[in-house]
Amino acid sequence: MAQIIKAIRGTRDLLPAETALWNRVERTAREVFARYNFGEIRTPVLEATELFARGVGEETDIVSKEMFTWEDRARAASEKPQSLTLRPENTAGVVRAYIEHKLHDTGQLQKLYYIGPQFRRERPQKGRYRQFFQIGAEVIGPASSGSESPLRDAEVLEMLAALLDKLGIPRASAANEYKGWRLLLNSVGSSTDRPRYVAALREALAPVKDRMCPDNQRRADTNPLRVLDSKDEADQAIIDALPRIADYLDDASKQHFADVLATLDACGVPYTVNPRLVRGLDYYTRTTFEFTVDLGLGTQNALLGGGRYDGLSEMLGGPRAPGIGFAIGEDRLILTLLALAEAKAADEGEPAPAKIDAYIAPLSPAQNAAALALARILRGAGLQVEVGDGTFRLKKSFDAADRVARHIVILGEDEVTQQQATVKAFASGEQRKVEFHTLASTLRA
RNA sequence: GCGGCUAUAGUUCAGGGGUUAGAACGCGGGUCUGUGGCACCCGAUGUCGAGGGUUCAAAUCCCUCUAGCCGCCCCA
Repeated sequence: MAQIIKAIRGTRDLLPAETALWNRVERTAREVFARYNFGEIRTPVLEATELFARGVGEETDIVSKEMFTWEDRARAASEKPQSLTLRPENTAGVVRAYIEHKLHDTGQLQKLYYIGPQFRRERPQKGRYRQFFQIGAEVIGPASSGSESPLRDAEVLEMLAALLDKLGIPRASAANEYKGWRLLLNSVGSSTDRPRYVAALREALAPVKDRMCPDNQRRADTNPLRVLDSKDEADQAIIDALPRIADYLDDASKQHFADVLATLDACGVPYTVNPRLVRGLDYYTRTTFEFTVDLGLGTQNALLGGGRYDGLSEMLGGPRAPGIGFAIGEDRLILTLLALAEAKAADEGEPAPAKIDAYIAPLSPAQNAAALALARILRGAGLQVEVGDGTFRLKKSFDAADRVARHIVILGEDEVTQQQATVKAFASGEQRKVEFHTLASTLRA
């Protein structure tokens, strides 16, 4: 026998039992985003490698070692091959599209959302896949459209809180032993604040880094900001004594952050300011945030992340266009919802699976044609209908029907000639004959 | 990319050198010819993740690979 072919490492198939939940999550996200006046954007899965090198940052882990990149052959001898990359995130692509389609010329604020697969070549783990799905949104536009306003930051965060609430994920609180979602917020400063802070951090780390763990020694050189969210217990005392970003923000950034917090307070969105929160992508400025959840994710507890990127458009050759956005790890969101459902099932028992309206059981192959014709009419009326096969014994049809449907519609020789179906409702056990032309309304009940 | 654990039926798992690999649930059939769910009786489950090695003999021991999970790294 030939060797079977399997899904490649870090990718997976989602079967109908799972896609039902994925569709519910996506439908809910679309509904919530629409209320906030976001429109959907779909950008290519494939982009020029250059986009991510410039947008996300050459030195980041994502770009330096986690991208699926290859040389696409040149079409002509005179042409150079082009380096292509499977997108590792979607913000760079959205901003590229914003520039390419001159959306800035509308002068309007653009509110865009996307849902789609992203690709990173990491070692797979629970909640971490090589093809994973993100639900994200971006608010971007010329400064004159209000894109820089702290109101936008707060609106995006409030929208996320609304989405998680609507999906039924509880807020972390004393009442539920802090199981639930939690918003962590920080400001990493403007494009001038940050370099000043990083310089100060390097200076403070220089005399103490030898006493830190090897990982932190490496970070101290390559990416000092990452030292801040180190989990190494022994290094915490040193980290606590390091300079804080808040002390390096200029007045405008300080005021901006204070306004974001005040607006969140006014909207009743709970948050925790975490001065150590840093993000792994270079384009972030000012407000950065992360929603964590301690349900079903294990060590990958970041459910979503995002922040402001006031300089990204210019880095990609576009006009000045401040923006803010986020990306939800859809796979992680699903894991969280599954963990919640499991906890609920343990408390209240398994919920009954959703059933379709009817299962049509022809008694012999002679009724097969009539069965499918009847199904066509019922389906046309909007009912969910499955059709059995006349080779089944009635007993088997009952078994098959009870699994998927609320009613069994029995179709024998008599039923076809009389144009009446025998209908039995599984819940009540009640059985009667129903004229074909009133069948749809009977089954709907 | 680093370290650890794991891989047996559709599923959850037993079996840890000795004929033909097991249980439960699930699945197919029958008792029961147009009335299921219960009960009883049959039955099929399978390259024991893949490849190689040790051995008279390997699901079992060893090596390599692959995949999953846990921790790190990183991030969503």
